[in-house]
Amino acid sequence: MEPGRAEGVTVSQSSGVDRLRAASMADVALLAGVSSQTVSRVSNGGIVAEKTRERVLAAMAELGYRPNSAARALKSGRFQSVGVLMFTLHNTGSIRILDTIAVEAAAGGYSIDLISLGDPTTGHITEALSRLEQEAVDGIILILEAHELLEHSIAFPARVPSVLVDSQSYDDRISVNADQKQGARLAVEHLLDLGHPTVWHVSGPTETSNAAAEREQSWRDTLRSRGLVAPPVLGGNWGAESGYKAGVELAANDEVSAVFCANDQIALGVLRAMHEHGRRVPDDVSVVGFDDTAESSQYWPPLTTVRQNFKVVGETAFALLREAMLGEAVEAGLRLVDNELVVRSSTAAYPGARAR
Amino acid sequence: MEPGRAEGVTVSQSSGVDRLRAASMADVALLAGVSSQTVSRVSNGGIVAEKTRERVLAAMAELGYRPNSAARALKSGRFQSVGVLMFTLHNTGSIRILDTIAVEAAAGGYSIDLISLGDPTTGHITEALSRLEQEAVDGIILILEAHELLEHSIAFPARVPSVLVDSQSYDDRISVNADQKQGARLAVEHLLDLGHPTVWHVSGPTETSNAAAEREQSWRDTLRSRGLVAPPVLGGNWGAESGYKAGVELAANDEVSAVFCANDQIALGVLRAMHEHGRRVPDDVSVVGFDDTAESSQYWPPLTTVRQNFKVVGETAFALLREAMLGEAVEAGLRLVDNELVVRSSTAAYPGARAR
DNA sequence: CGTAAACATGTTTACGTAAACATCGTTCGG
DNA sequence: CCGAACGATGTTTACGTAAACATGTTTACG
Repeated sequence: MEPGRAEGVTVSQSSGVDRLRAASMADVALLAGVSSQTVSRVSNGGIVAEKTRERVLAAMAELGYRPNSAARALKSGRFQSVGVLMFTLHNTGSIRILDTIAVEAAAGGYSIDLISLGDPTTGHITEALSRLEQEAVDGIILILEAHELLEHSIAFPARVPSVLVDSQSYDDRISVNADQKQGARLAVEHLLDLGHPTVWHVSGPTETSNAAAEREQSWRDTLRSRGLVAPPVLGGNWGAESGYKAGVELAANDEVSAVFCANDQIALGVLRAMHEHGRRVPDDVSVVGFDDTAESSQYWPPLTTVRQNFKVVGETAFALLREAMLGEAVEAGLRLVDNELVVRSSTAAYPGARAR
Repeated sequence: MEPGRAEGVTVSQSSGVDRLRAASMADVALLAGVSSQTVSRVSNGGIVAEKTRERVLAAMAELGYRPNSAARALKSGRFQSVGVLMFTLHNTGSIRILDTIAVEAAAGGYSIDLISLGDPTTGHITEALSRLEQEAVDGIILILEAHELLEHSIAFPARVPSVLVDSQSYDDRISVNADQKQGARLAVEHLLDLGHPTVWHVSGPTETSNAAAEREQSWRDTLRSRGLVAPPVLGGNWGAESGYKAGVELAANDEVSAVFCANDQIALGVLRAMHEHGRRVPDDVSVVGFDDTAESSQYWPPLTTVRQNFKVVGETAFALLREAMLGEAVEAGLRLVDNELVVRSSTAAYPGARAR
């Protein structure tokens, strides 16, 4: 090992063996002929004479100096890092929110500490939060999307601000989400406006998901506001297969002319069931989804769906967290982001008695 | 603010204002009546008398003590953290690999530092790597899935081991990926074995993606090995829409009876085009995808596809990185993981002259 | 021309942890 | 029954950084 090479500093140890160590401020200071504090000033944009700065920068470059973030964090008490706690990464929406947060965080000089829980029990969440607190984060975003179960039983870290992305409003917590009810209303009203006598619903996992529960509730409310009684609900989880199963039942029922699905995957399954049973979409049956995944425009037929604005949700969540991390008082409560209806080819006017 | 409450230590500052600070070892030591080193020993499972240990644990609980990871990292030089560098989070495969890595990392006591790049230019990658090096990671996994362009021009951190997840073998780097060629061969042979005279291909972005290029190459090679010449390639990117565009051309060509698509999204677009043009799948045209996304079993018709074993890829990548982080010598080179053909309803025997 | 402000840099110290070393009492084998 | 080995704990120190304070050197203005 050659001494003085570009990428490090050779250190003599008691064993007599030389070891490669990352260059520290002291090393840079020595090479540049200044004090380590001056190196620190250069590193942090303090007041330094131009000539000195150049000399220090040259020394940094030569040694491949990188500030030690652990030391910096220890000294300053800030980690420039945001913890993101998610359930699985199987959920389209969660991932798109994560993506946005990752971009925002990078732009703001924060890194992302990601934790995904396979099994979202309350205990695991609390454990993960405690892990995050112990790990080096200045703030936490919990993407609870679709998991109730916990409510006020989570032990939130006391010293680290956190923001929830969830449809439920914990009145003492800062949270953000897409407005599930508004989105569902958009879908149901679209179908009713097309003349359909009623709208059937294939739900998500309403037991464990606030989003699923709210979409169902809003479907019910919207029907009622038009003087209609909601037909029986079908469904179970977010998967396309559960949509297919529900779709088989719906396809067998001649009365069904309009279906609102809790998400696009479910809609995909419903579409398949309709095709299998020879019911034409949208001629015989109209189908609406929720999410606007990347693929739904290429379903057969292209799916009318409710586009969630995940970008805005993610940006809002990060912006709120940043404020809180900077010590500003952020008001608790749920911020709702509006959705948009995207009309494609899976919906059409009610065919009336003609079709039967 | 009450002094001595469970969650912290009140500190008098020169300003006269009391501020809440996280409890340190010194605080715990004071309360337990031991030295801070004894607290350290309890924290790290050192030799401590049972009675003392209990006293210290009680003090820890009372103060809500959490070890300061920055200090620990500074002292030990290890961060218990793995950096994961990805391009977008829009790619099914990348996300599933990330998910596996997140689980493995958590199990091994590592946290994940996630960086996703919108724009995957070489410069950005190098910049991100440098950022990761400066941030607190013991090792790095690069999920380059589908991005060539960089090759040997990336400046890999010298002091931090890294593992690539990529189809290309950088002979001086540790890397892992699904065997694209084996997977494509599986697909093409399946179609040929069904009696189709040849197989058409809708490719991914072969310019920027090794995976896409390898799938195309293998398709070509497999045809040649049966004495066939590859028909013209169509395609462009990974999206369903590009599949649709290619599908429109294929649907108009009566000679097309079998199509191998570079991924499931493309296959979805091709299916839609076939439906629109009244070509029945699989009766008239057989279609095969690649990936086995969660939805492809519910496409219409359910898609025959090549299942990539992302779980094994992710596990292998993390296992290799762990070895390297522990200082073991890990051999450079590409590890390939086999894929599996999943036969569903989008493929059938060649209809022969009958169909035309 | 003198003195205060502004500038440029150096010195000391503390952040919280854990390795290395030091100390003291106890047990055990010959 | 004495010394060695061991067990339990305390003391010192260093990791790399940056705030706070100290020092010296210029500039500016009455």
